[in-house]
Amino acid sequence: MSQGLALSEIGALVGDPARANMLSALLDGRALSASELAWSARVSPATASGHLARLVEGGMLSAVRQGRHRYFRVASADIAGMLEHMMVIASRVQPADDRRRATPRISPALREARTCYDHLAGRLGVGLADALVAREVVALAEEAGEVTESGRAWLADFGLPLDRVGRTRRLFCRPCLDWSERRPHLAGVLGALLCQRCEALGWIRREHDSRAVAVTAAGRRGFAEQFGLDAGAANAAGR
Amino acid sequence: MSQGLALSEIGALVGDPARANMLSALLDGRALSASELAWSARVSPATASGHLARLVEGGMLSAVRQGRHRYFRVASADIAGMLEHMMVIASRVQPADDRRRATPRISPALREARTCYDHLAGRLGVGLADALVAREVVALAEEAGEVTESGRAWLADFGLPLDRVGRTRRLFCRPCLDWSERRPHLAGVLGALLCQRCEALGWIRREHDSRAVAVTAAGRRGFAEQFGLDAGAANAAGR
DNA sequence: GCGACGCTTCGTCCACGACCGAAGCGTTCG
DNA sequence: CGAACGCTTCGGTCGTGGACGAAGCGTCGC
Repeated sequence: MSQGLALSEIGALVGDPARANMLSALLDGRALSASELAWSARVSPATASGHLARLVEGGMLSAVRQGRHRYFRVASADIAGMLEHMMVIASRVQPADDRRRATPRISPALREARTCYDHLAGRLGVGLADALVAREVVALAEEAGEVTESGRAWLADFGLPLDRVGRTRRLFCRPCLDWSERRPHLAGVLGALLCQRCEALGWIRREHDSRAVAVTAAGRRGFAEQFGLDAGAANAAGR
Repeated sequence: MSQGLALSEIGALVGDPARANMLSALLDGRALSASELAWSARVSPATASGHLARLVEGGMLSAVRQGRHRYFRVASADIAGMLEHMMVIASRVQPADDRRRATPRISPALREARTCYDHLAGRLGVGLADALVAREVVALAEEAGEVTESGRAWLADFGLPLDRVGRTRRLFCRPCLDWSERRPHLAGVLGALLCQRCEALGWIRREHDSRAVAVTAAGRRGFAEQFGLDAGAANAAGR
Protein backbone atom coordinates (compact mmCIF):
# COMPACT_ATOMS: atom_id res chain seq x y z
CA MET A 1 0.00 0.00 0.00
CA SER A 2 2.23 2.70 1.31
CA GLN A 3 5.03 1.96 -1.08
CA GLY A 4 2.51 2.40 -3.85
CA LEU A 5 2.15 5.96 -2.66
CA ALA A 6 5.87 6.59 -2.87
CA LEU A 7 5.88 5.02 -6.31
CA SER A 8 3.11 7.33 -7.46
CA GLU A 9 4.99 10.36 -6.22
CA ILE A 10 7.98 9.50 -8.38
CA GLY A 11 5.68 8.77 -11.29
CA ALA A 12 3.80 12.03 -10.89
CA LEU A 13 7.05 13.94 -10.76
CA VAL A 14 8.06 12.53 -14.12
CA GLY A 15 4.49 12.42 -15.39
CA ASP A 16 4.13 16.04 -16.44
CA PRO A 17 5.25 16.87 -19.99
CA ALA A 18 7.08 20.03 -18.98
CA ARG A 19 8.99 18.27 -16.20
CA ALA A 20 9.70 15.25 -18.39
CA ASN A 21 11.17 17.52 -21.04
CA MET A 22 13.38 19.19 -18.45
CA LEU A 23 14.56 15.85 -17.10
CA SER A 24 15.19 14.54 -20.55
CA ALA A 25 17.19 17.66 -21.38
CA LEU A 26 19.30 17.10 -18.27
CA LEU A 27 19.82 13.45 -18.99
CA ASP A 28 23.28 13.90 -20.38
CA GLY A 29 24.60 14.85 -16.97
CA ARG A 30 25.29 18.49 -17.71
CA ALA A 31 23.87 21.29 -15.60
CA LEU A 32 21.46 23.71 -17.24
CA SER A 33 20.11 27.01 -15.97
CA ALA A 34 16.48 27.60 -15.10
CA SER A 35 15.82 29.68 -18.18
CA GLU A 36 17.44 27.16 -20.49
CA LEU A 37 15.17 24.53 -19.00
CA ALA A 38 12.15 26.79 -19.32
CA TRP A 39 12.97 27.19 -22.98
CA SER A 40 13.46 23.48 -23.57
CA ALA A 41 10.17 22.70 -21.84
CA ARG A 42 8.46 25.54 -23.76
CA VAL A 43 6.94 27.14 -20.69
CA SER A 44 7.30 30.55 -19.07
CA PRO A 45 10.05 31.17 -16.54
CA ALA A 46 7.43 31.37 -13.82
CA THR A 47 6.04 27.96 -14.66
CA ALA A 48 9.48 26.45 -15.02
CA SER A 49 10.51 27.77 -11.64
CA GLY A 50 7.60 25.98 -10.03
CA HIS A 51 8.40 22.73 -11.78
CA LEU A 52 12.06 22.92 -10.89
CA ALA A 53 11.24 23.56 -7.25
CA ARG A 54 9.12 20.42 -7.21
CA LEU A 55 11.84 18.36 -8.88
CA VAL A 56 14.44 19.52 -6.38
CA GLU A 57 12.05 19.01 -3.49
CA GLY A 58 11.39 15.50 -4.77
CA GLY A 59 15.09 14.73 -4.91
CA MET A 60 15.26 14.28 -8.66
CA LEU A 61 17.43 17.31 -9.31
CA SER A 62 20.09 19.17 -7.40
CA ALA A 63 20.64 22.87 -7.82
CA VAL A 64 23.51 25.27 -7.35
CA ARG A 65 23.39 29.05 -7.48
CA GLN A 66 26.08 30.76 -9.44
CA GLY A 67 25.77 34.51 -9.59
CA ARG A 68 22.33 35.33 -10.80
CA HIS A 69 21.94 31.95 -12.45
CA ARG A 70 20.79 28.74 -10.90
CA TYR A 71 22.04 25.55 -12.43
CA PHE A 72 20.22 22.24 -12.19
CA ARG A 73 21.46 18.73 -12.77
CA VAL A 74 20.09 15.24 -12.29
CA ALA A 75 20.73 14.47 -8.64
CA SER A 76 22.45 11.11 -9.12
CA ALA A 77 23.39 8.47 -11.63
CA ASP A 78 20.72 6.19 -10.13
CA ILE A 79 18.06 8.67 -11.05
CA ALA A 80 19.46 9.09 -14.53
CA GLY A 81 19.42 5.31 -14.79
CA MET A 82 15.80 5.16 -13.71
CA LEU A 83 14.84 7.77 -16.29
CA GLU A 84 16.69 5.88 -19.01
CA HIS A 85 14.89 2.75 -17.90
CA MET A 86 11.56 4.54 -18.22
CA MET A 87 12.50 5.76 -21.69
CA VAL A 88 13.36 2.25 -22.77
CA ILE A 89 9.90 1.15 -21.75
CA ALA A 90 8.35 4.23 -23.33
CA SER A 91 10.00 3.64 -26.68
CA ARG A 92 9.11 -0.01 -26.60
CA VAL A 93 5.52 0.52 -25.57
CA GLN A 94 4.56 3.42 -27.80
CA PRO A 95 4.21 1.42 -31.03
CA ALA A 96 1.40 -0.41 -29.29
CA ASP A 97 -1.03 2.47 -29.73
CA ASP A 98 -0.79 2.94 -33.47
CA ARG A 99 -3.47 5.57 -33.88
CA ARG A 100 -0.83 8.08 -32.99
CA ARG A 101 0.19 11.50 -34.28
CA ALA A 102 2.49 11.02 -37.24
CA THR A 103 5.43 13.05 -35.92
CA PRO A 104 8.37 10.79 -35.18
CA ARG A 105 8.91 10.65 -31.46
CA ILE A 106 12.69 10.53 -31.73
CA SER A 107 14.58 13.22 -33.54
CA PRO A 108 16.96 11.93 -36.24
CA ALA A 109 19.94 13.76 -34.74
CA LEU A 110 19.43 12.12 -31.37
CA ARG A 111 18.93 8.76 -32.97
CA GLU A 112 22.23 9.20 -34.82
CA ALA A 113 24.43 10.06 -31.87
CA ARG A 114 23.82 11.41 -28.40
CA THR A 115 25.10 11.19 -24.87
CA CYS A 116 23.44 8.93 -22.35
CA TYR A 117 24.36 10.52 -19.04
CA ASP A 118 28.14 10.30 -19.53
CA HIS A 119 28.67 7.91 -22.37
CA LEU A 120 27.78 7.61 -26.06
CA ALA A 121 24.45 6.31 -27.29
CA GLY A 122 22.40 6.22 -30.46
CA ARG A 123 23.54 4.64 -33.71
CA LEU A 124 27.10 5.76 -32.99
CA GLY A 125 27.13 4.36 -29.45
CA VAL A 126 25.69 1.03 -30.51
CA GLY A 127 28.06 0.83 -33.47
CA LEU A 128 30.99 1.54 -31.22
CA ALA A 129 29.96 -1.21 -28.84
CA ASP A 130 29.52 -3.64 -31.73
CA ALA A 131 32.94 -2.76 -33.12
CA LEU A 132 34.63 -3.23 -29.76
CA VAL A 133 32.99 -6.60 -29.36
CA ALA A 134 33.93 -7.61 -32.92
CA ARG A 135 37.56 -6.61 -32.25
CA GLU A 136 37.41 -8.59 -29.01
CA VAL A 137 38.31 -5.58 -26.92
CA VAL A 138 35.37 -6.24 -24.64
CA ALA A 139 33.02 -9.15 -24.12
CA LEU A 140 29.44 -8.11 -23.45
CA ALA A 141 26.77 -10.30 -21.93
CA GLU A 142 23.20 -9.50 -21.05
CA GLU A 143 23.93 -7.96 -17.70
CA ALA A 144 27.65 -7.30 -17.56
CA GLY A 145 30.78 -7.15 -19.59
CA GLU A 146 34.52 -7.27 -19.21
CA VAL A 147 37.63 -6.08 -20.97
CA THR A 148 39.70 -8.85 -22.53
CA GLU A 149 43.45 -9.15 -22.07
CA SER A 150 44.14 -8.08 -25.65
CA GLY A 151 41.52 -5.39 -25.14
CA ARG A 152 43.58 -3.74 -22.44
CA ALA A 153 46.43 -3.35 -24.88
CA TRP A 154 44.09 -2.05 -27.56
CA LEU A 155 42.60 0.52 -25.20
CA ALA A 156 46.04 1.65 -24.05
CA ASP A 157 46.88 2.13 -27.71
CA PHE A 158 43.74 4.20 -28.10
CA GLY A 159 44.91 6.44 -25.27
CA LEU A 160 43.09 4.80 -22.38
CA PRO A 161 45.59 3.00 -20.15
CA LEU A 162 43.45 1.18 -17.60
CA ASP A 163 46.20 0.58 -15.07
CA ARG A 164 45.24 3.52 -12.93
CA VAL A 165 41.64 2.40 -12.48
CA GLY A 166 41.15 0.63 -9.17
CA ARG A 167 38.49 -2.00 -9.69
CA THR A 168 39.35 -3.82 -12.87
CA ARG A 169 36.34 -5.82 -13.91
CA ARG A 170 32.67 -5.30 -13.28
CA LEU A 171 30.64 -2.18 -13.01
CA PHE A 172 33.57 -0.87 -14.90
CA CYS A 173 32.16 -2.15 -18.14
CA ARG A 174 28.48 -2.61 -18.58
CA PRO A 175 25.95 -2.80 -21.40
CA CYS A 176 23.16 -0.23 -21.35
CA LEU A 177 20.04 -0.74 -23.43
CA ASP A 178 19.75 2.00 -26.02
CA TRP A 179 16.20 3.30 -26.19
CA SER A 180 16.35 4.32 -29.82
CA GLU A 181 18.31 1.39 -31.22
CA ARG A 182 16.93 -1.11 -28.72
CA ARG A 183 20.30 -2.79 -28.60
CA PRO A 184 23.00 -2.34 -25.98
CA HIS A 185 25.70 0.27 -26.07
CA LEU A 186 28.65 0.61 -23.75
CA ALA A 187 28.18 2.20 -20.32
CA GLY A 188 29.96 2.12 -16.98
CA VAL A 189 33.32 3.67 -16.32
CA LEU A 190 34.67 2.43 -19.63
CA GLY A 191 31.78 3.97 -21.53
CA ALA A 192 32.46 7.31 -19.90
CA LEU A 193 36.19 7.12 -20.58
CA LEU A 194 35.62 6.25 -24.23
CA CYS A 195 33.27 9.19 -24.59
CA GLN A 196 35.79 11.55 -23.00
CA ARG A 197 38.56 10.22 -25.19
CA CYS A 198 36.57 10.70 -28.38
CA GLU A 199 35.87 14.27 -27.35
CA ALA A 200 39.54 14.85 -26.45
CA LEU A 201 40.55 13.50 -29.86
CA GLY A 202 38.24 16.06 -31.42
CA TRP A 203 36.13 13.34 -33.00
CA ILE A 204 32.88 14.48 -31.46
CA ARG A 205 31.46 17.73 -30.23
CA ARG A 206 28.59 17.95 -27.77
CA GLU A 207 25.84 20.33 -28.88
CA HIS A 208 25.28 23.09 -26.38
CA ASP A 209 21.50 22.89 -26.32
CA SER A 210 20.68 19.21 -26.62
CA ARG A 211 21.96 15.75 -25.95
CA ALA A 212 22.85 15.37 -29.60
CA VAL A 213 26.49 14.76 -30.44
CA ALA A 214 28.07 16.00 -33.65
CA VAL A 215 30.77 13.97 -35.37
CA THR A 216 33.58 16.15 -36.72
CA ALA A 217 35.47 15.59 -39.96
CA ALA A 218 38.34 14.14 -37.93
CA GLY A 219 35.80 11.94 -36.18
CA ARG A 220 34.45 10.60 -39.43
CA ARG A 221 37.97 9.59 -40.44
CA GLY A 222 38.79 8.25 -36.99
CA PHE A 223 35.64 6.21 -36.50
CA ALA A 224 36.04 4.76 -40.00
CA GLU A 225 39.71 3.85 -39.56
CA GLN A 226 39.56 2.54 -36.03
CA PHE A 227 36.09 1.07 -35.95
CA GLY A 228 34.89 0.78 -39.53
CA LEU A 229 31.93 3.04 -38.81
CA ASP A 230 30.32 5.54 -41.19
CA ALA A 231 29.53 7.83 -38.29
CA GLY A 232 28.15 11.25 -39.03
CA ALA A 233 27.72 10.61 -42.74
CA ALA A 234 24.30 12.21 -42.62
CA ASN A 235 25.65 15.32 -40.91
CA ALA A 236 28.43 15.61 -43.47
CA ALA A 237 25.95 15.59 -46.33
CA GLY A 238 23.74 18.12 -44.56
CA ARG A 239 26.39 20.79 -44.11
CA MET B 1 11.68 17.06 -26.83
CA SER B 2 9.44 14.41 -28.22
CA GLN B 3 10.95 11.66 -26.16
CA GLY B 4 10.17 13.80 -23.13
CA LEU B 5 6.53 13.37 -24.05
CA ALA B 6 6.78 9.60 -24.13
CA LEU B 7 8.60 9.72 -20.83
CA SER B 8 5.84 11.79 -19.28
CA GLU B 9 3.21 9.36 -20.48
CA ILE B 10 4.89 6.51 -18.64
CA GLY B 11 5.34 8.72 -15.62
CA ALA B 12 1.72 9.82 -15.64
CA LEU B 13 0.58 6.23 -15.91
CA VAL B 14 2.46 5.34 -12.74
CA GLY B 15 1.89 8.75 -11.18
CA ASP B 16 -1.61 8.20 -9.86
CA PRO B 17 -1.87 6.70 -6.36
CA ALA B 18 -4.60 4.25 -7.30
CA ARG B 19 -2.72 2.98 -10.33
CA ALA B 20 0.57 2.86 -8.44
CA ASN B 21 -1.07 0.74 -5.76
CA MET B 22 -2.40 -1.64 -8.38
CA LEU B 23 0.97 -1.93 -10.08
CA SER B 24 2.68 -2.45 -6.79
CA ALA B 25 0.20 -5.18 -5.90
CA LEU B 26 0.92 -6.90 -9.20
CA LEU B 27 4.65 -6.60 -8.79
CA ASP B 28 5.12 -10.15 -7.64
CA GLY B 29 4.19 -11.43 -11.07
CA ARG B 30 0.87 -12.98 -10.12
CA ALA B 31 -2.33 -12.13 -11.93
CA LEU B 32 -5.08 -10.45 -9.93
CA SER B 33 -8.71 -9.82 -10.83
CA ALA B 34 -10.15 -6.37 -11.36
CA SER B 35 -12.04 -6.41 -8.08
CA GLU B 36 -9.02 -7.55 -6.09
CA LEU B 37 -7.12 -4.65 -7.60
CA ALA B 38 -9.97 -2.26 -6.86
CA TRP B 39 -9.83 -3.37 -3.28
CA SER B 40 -6.09 -3.03 -2.97
CA ALA B 41 -6.20 0.45 -4.48
CA ARG B 42 -9.17 1.35 -2.25
CA VAL B 43 -11.36 2.63 -5.03
CA SER B 44 -14.73 1.60 -6.40
CA PRO B 45 -14.93 -1.08 -9.11
CA ALA B 46 -15.98 1.59 -11.58
CA THR B 47 -12.92 3.69 -10.89
CA ALA B 48 -10.64 0.69 -10.94
CA SER B 49 -11.99 -0.41 -14.28
CA GLY B 50 -11.05 2.93 -15.79
CA HIS B 51 -7.54 2.81 -14.36
CA LEU B 52 -7.01 -0.73 -15.53
CA ALA B 53 -8.14 0.15 -19.02
CA ARG B 54 -5.57 2.93 -19.12
CA LEU B 55 -2.81 0.67 -17.84
CA VAL B 56 -3.58 -1.98 -20.45
CA GLU B 57 -3.88 0.65 -23.17
CA GLY B 58 -0.51 2.02 -22.09
CA GLY B 59 1.09 -1.39 -22.31
CA MET B 60 1.90 -1.70 -18.63
CA LEU B 61 -0.49 -4.56 -17.95
CA SER B 62 -1.88 -7.44 -19.92
CA ALA B 63 -5.31 -8.85 -19.27
CA VAL B 64 -7.02 -12.18 -19.81
CA ARG B 65 -10.70 -12.96 -19.40
CA GLN B 66 -11.55 -16.06 -17.52
CA GLY B 67 -15.22 -16.66 -17.08
CA ARG B 68 -16.73 -13.60 -15.53
CA HIS B 69 -13.40 -12.51 -14.09
CA ARG B 70 -10.69 -10.55 -15.80
CA TYR B 71 -7.16 -11.13 -14.61
CA PHE B 72 -4.39 -8.59 -14.93
CA ARG B 73 -0.67 -9.01 -14.72
CA VAL B 74 2.37 -6.85 -15.36
CA ALA B 75 2.94 -7.04 -19.09
CA SER B 76 6.63 -7.96 -18.99
CA ALA B 77 9.63 -8.44 -16.77
CA ASP B 78 11.11 -5.25 -18.21
CA ILE B 79 8.19 -3.28 -16.90
CA ALA B 80 8.39 -4.95 -13.52
CA GLY B 81 12.08 -4.06 -13.54
CA MET B 82 11.31 -0.45 -14.30
CA LEU B 83 8.79 -0.28 -11.48
CA GLU B 84 11.27 -1.83 -9.05
CA HIS B 85 13.82 0.72 -10.21
CA MET B 86 11.36 3.50 -9.49
CA MET B 87 10.66 2.09 -6.04
CA VAL B 88 14.36 1.99 -5.26
CA ILE B 89 14.56 5.69 -6.08
CA ALA B 90 11.36 6.36 -4.16
CA SER B 91 12.58 4.68 -1.00
CA ARG B 92 15.92 6.39 -1.26
CA VAL B 93 14.50 9.80 -1.92
CA GLN B 94 11.68 9.89 0.58
CA PRO B 95 13.80 10.45 3.70
CA ALA B 96 14.81 13.75 2.08
CA ASP B 97 11.51 15.36 2.95
CA ASP B 98 11.43 14.75 6.68
CA ARG B 99 8.34 16.79 7.51
CA ARG B 100 6.37 13.71 6.56
CA ARG B 101 3.39 11.87 7.97
CA ALA B 102 4.60 9.60 10.71
CA THR B 103 3.21 6.34 9.32
CA PRO B 104 6.03 4.13 8.17
CA ARG B 105 5.94 3.88 4.41
CA ILE B 106 6.95 0.24 4.36
CA SER B 107 4.94 -2.35 6.21
CA PRO B 108 6.97 -4.55 8.60
CA ALA B 109 5.71 -7.76 7.01
CA LEU B 110 6.87 -6.68 3.57
CA ARG B 111 10.18 -5.54 4.93
CA GLU B 112 10.66 -8.94 6.53
CA ALA B 113 10.03 -11.08 3.47
CA ARG B 114 8.26 -10.58 0.19
CA THR B 115 8.43 -11.55 -3.44
CA CYS B 116 10.03 -9.25 -5.99
CA TYR B 117 8.40 -10.29 -9.26
CA ASP B 118 9.46 -13.92 -9.07
CA HIS B 119 12.18 -14.10 -6.45
CA LEU B 120 12.61 -13.41 -2.76
CA ALA B 121 13.25 -9.96 -1.36
CA GLY B 122 13.16 -8.16 1.96
CA ARG B 123 15.27 -9.12 4.96
CA LEU B 124 14.91 -12.78 4.04
CA GLY B 125 15.93 -12.25 0.42
CA VAL B 126 18.94 -10.17 1.33
CA GLY B 127 19.95 -12.62 4.06
CA LEU B 128 19.69 -15.49 1.64
CA ALA B 129 21.90 -13.70 -0.85
CA ASP B 130 24.44 -12.92 1.86
CA ALA B 131 24.49 -16.53 3.02
CA LEU B 132 24.98 -17.85 -0.50
CA VAL B 133 27.85 -15.46 -1.02
CA ALA B 134 29.39 -16.39 2.35
CA ARG B 135 29.14 -20.07 1.44
CA GLU B 136 30.72 -19.27 -1.93
CA VAL B 137 27.81 -20.69 -3.83
CA VAL B 138 27.58 -17.55 -5.89
CA ALA B 139 29.84 -14.59 -6.44
CA LEU B 140 27.98 -11.29 -6.70
CA ALA B 141 29.40 -8.13 -8.15
CA GLU B 142 27.75 -4.77 -8.64
CA GLU B 143 26.11 -5.59 -11.93
CA ALA B 144 26.26 -9.34 -12.32
CA GLY B 145 26.99 -12.58 -10.57
CA GLU B 146 27.86 -16.15 -11.29
CA VAL B 147 27.56 -19.54 -9.71
CA THR B 148 30.86 -21.02 -8.57
CA GLU B 149 31.93 -24.56 -9.37
CA SER B 150 31.39 -25.72 -5.80
CA GLY B 151 28.16 -23.75 -5.87
CA ARG B 152 26.74 -25.94 -8.59
CA ALA B 153 27.23 -28.97 -6.38
CA TRP B 154 25.72 -27.15 -3.42
CA LEU B 155 22.67 -26.15 -5.41
CA ALA B 156 22.22 -29.67 -6.75
CA ASP B 157 22.29 -30.82 -3.14
CA PHE B 158 19.64 -28.27 -2.36
CA GLY B 159 17.43 -29.72 -5.06
CA LEU B 160 18.35 -27.42 -7.90
CA PRO B 161 20.42 -29.29 -10.48
CA LEU B 162 21.47 -26.65 -12.98
CA ASP B 163 22.41 -29.04 -15.76
CA ARG B 164 19.09 -28.68 -17.52
CA VAL B 165 19.35 -24.90 -17.78
CA GLY B 166 20.60 -23.81 -21.19
CA ARG B 167 22.62 -20.67 -20.64
CA THR B 168 24.91 -21.28 -17.73
CA ARG B 169 26.32 -17.97 -16.66
CA ARG B 170 24.99 -14.48 -16.91
CA LEU B 171 21.51 -13.15 -16.70
CA PHE B 172 21.06 -16.41 -14.99
CA CYS B 173 22.26 -14.94 -11.74
CA ARG B 174 21.98 -11.27 -11.04
CA PRO B 175 21.86 -8.96 -8.06
CA CYS B 176 18.75 -6.82 -7.65
CA LEU B 177 18.76 -3.82 -5.37
CA ASP B 178 16.30 -4.32 -2.55
CA TRP B 179 14.26 -1.17 -1.99
CA SER B 180 13.63 -1.79 1.68
CA GLU B 181 17.04 -3.12 2.70
CA ARG B 182 18.94 -1.06 0.13
CA ARG B 183 21.29 -3.94 -0.40
CA PRO B 184 21.22 -6.50 -3.18
CA HIS B 185 19.28 -9.73 -3.14
CA LEU B 186 19.37 -12.52 -5.67
CA ALA B 187 17.40 -12.19 -8.91
CA GLY B 188 17.56 -13.69 -12.36
CA VAL B 189 16.70 -17.27 -13.20
CA LEU B 190 18.53 -18.53 -10.13
CA GLY B 191 16.58 -16.17 -7.87
CA ALA B 192 13.32 -17.50 -9.28
CA LEU B 193 14.40 -21.13 -8.92
CA LEU B 194 15.45 -20.61 -5.33
CA CYS B 195 12.13 -19.02 -4.53
CA GLN B 196 10.25 -21.90 -6.14
CA ARG B 197 12.38 -24.42 -4.31
CA CYS B 198 11.76 -22.79 -0.94
CA GLU B 199 8.04 -22.87 -1.62
CA ALA B 200 8.21 -26.50 -2.78
CA LEU B 201 10.06 -27.40 0.42
CA GLY B 202 7.21 -25.83 2.36
CA TRP B 203 9.53 -23.26 3.87
CA ILE B 204 7.55 -20.27 2.71
CA ARG B 205 3.95 -19.55 1.85
CA ARG B 206 2.89 -16.67 -0.34
CA GLU B 207 0.07 -14.61 1.15
CA HIS B 208 -2.94 -14.52 -1.11
CA ASP B 209 -3.58 -10.81 -0.88
CA SER B 210 -0.18 -9.19 -0.76
CA ARG B 211 3.41 -9.59 -1.77
CA ALA B 212 4.32 -10.60 1.76
CA VAL B 213 5.77 -14.05 2.25
CA ALA B 214 5.23 -16.08 5.41
CA VAL B 215 7.95 -18.34 6.74
CA THR B 216 6.59 -21.64 8.02
CA ALA B 217 7.86 -23.58 11.04
CA ALA B 218 9.71 -25.89 8.68
CA GLY B 219 11.10 -22.84 6.98
CA ARG B 220 12.44 -21.42 10.22
CA ARG B 221 14.31 -24.66 10.82
CA GLY B 222 15.44 -24.93 7.23
CA PHE B 223 16.67 -21.38 6.87
CA ALA B 224 18.51 -21.66 10.18
CA GLU B 225 20.18 -24.98 9.38
CA GLN B 226 21.06 -24.32 5.76
CA PHE B 227 21.72 -20.62 5.85
CA GLY B 228 22.10 -19.59 9.47
CA LEU B 229 19.16 -17.20 9.20
CA ASP B 230 16.62 -16.34 11.90
CA ALA B 231 13.92 -15.92 9.27
CA GLY B 232 10.37 -15.41 10.40
CA ALA B 233 11.22 -15.11 14.07
CA ALA B 234 8.88 -12.15 14.34
CA ASN B 235 6.01 -14.06 12.78
CA ALA B 236 6.56 -17.01 15.05
CA ALA B 237 6.22 -14.83 18.12
CA GLY B 238 3.13 -13.18 16.69
CA ARG B 239 1.11 -16.35 16.17
C1' DG C 1 -34.86 -18.96 -16.41
C1' DC C 2 -33.83 -15.96 -12.76
C1' DG C 3 -30.96 -13.81 -9.62
C1' DA C 4 -26.30 -12.96 -8.09
C1' DC C 5 -22.02 -11.56 -9.51
C1' DG C 6 -17.98 -9.27 -12.02
C1' DC C 7 -16.92 -5.88 -14.88
C1' DT C 8 -17.66 -1.84 -17.93
C1' DT C 9 -19.90 2.40 -19.65
C1' DC C 10 -22.12 6.73 -18.85
C1' DG C 11 -23.05 11.07 -16.71
C1' DT C 12 -21.86 14.20 -13.33
C1' DC C 13 -19.24 16.50 -9.90
C1' DC C 14 -15.27 18.42 -8.02
C1' DA C 15 -10.43 19.31 -6.94
C1' DC C 16 -5.83 19.48 -8.01
C1' DG C 17 -2.39 21.47 -10.49
C1' DA C 18 -0.52 23.67 -14.77
C1' DC C 19 -0.31 27.99 -16.67
C1' DC C 20 0.52 32.92 -17.08
C1' DG C 21 1.22 38.07 -15.98
C1' DA C 22 2.61 41.09 -12.65
C1' DA C 23 5.33 42.24 -9.00
C1' DG C 24 9.32 41.40 -5.83
C1' DC C 25 14.14 40.27 -4.80
C1' DG C 26 18.95 39.65 -5.52
C1' DT C 27 22.96 39.98 -8.83
C1' DT C 28 25.63 41.98 -12.46
C1' DC C 29 27.12 45.44 -15.50
C1' DG C 30 27.59 50.00 -17.44
C1' DC D 1 23.51 54.39 -8.83
C1' DG D 2 20.27 52.85 -12.01
C1' DA D 3 18.99 49.66 -15.55
C1' DA D 4 18.93 45.08 -17.21
C1' DC D 5 18.73 40.49 -16.11
C1' DG D 6 17.63 35.86 -13.85
C1' DC D 7 14.81 33.82 -10.93
C1' DT D 8 10.95 33.35 -7.57
C1' DT D 9 6.46 34.37 -5.37
C1' DC D 10 1.68 35.60 -5.65
C1' DG D 11 -2.98 35.62 -7.32
C1' DG D 12 -6.28 34.18 -10.45
C1' DT D 13 -8.04 31.34 -14.39
C1' DC D 14 -8.94 27.19 -16.56
C1' DG D 15 -8.82 22.38 -18.11
C1' DT D 16 -7.81 17.73 -17.26
C1' DG D 17 -8.80 13.74 -15.10
C1' DG D 18 -10.11 11.17 -10.88
C1' DA D 19 -14.01 10.07 -8.10
C1' DC D 20 -18.60 7.88 -7.56
C1' DG D 21 -23.56 5.98 -8.40
C1' DA D 22 -26.55 4.13 -11.60
C1' DA D 23 -27.38 1.45 -15.30
C1' DG D 24 -25.97 -2.00 -18.90
C1' DC D 25 -23.93 -6.39 -20.35
C1' DG D 26 -22.03 -10.88 -20.16
C1' DT D 27 -21.19 -15.17 -17.12
C1' DC D 28 -22.10 -18.37 -13.62
C1' DG D 29 -25.04 -21.12 -10.36
C1' DC D 30 -29.37 -22.70 -8.52
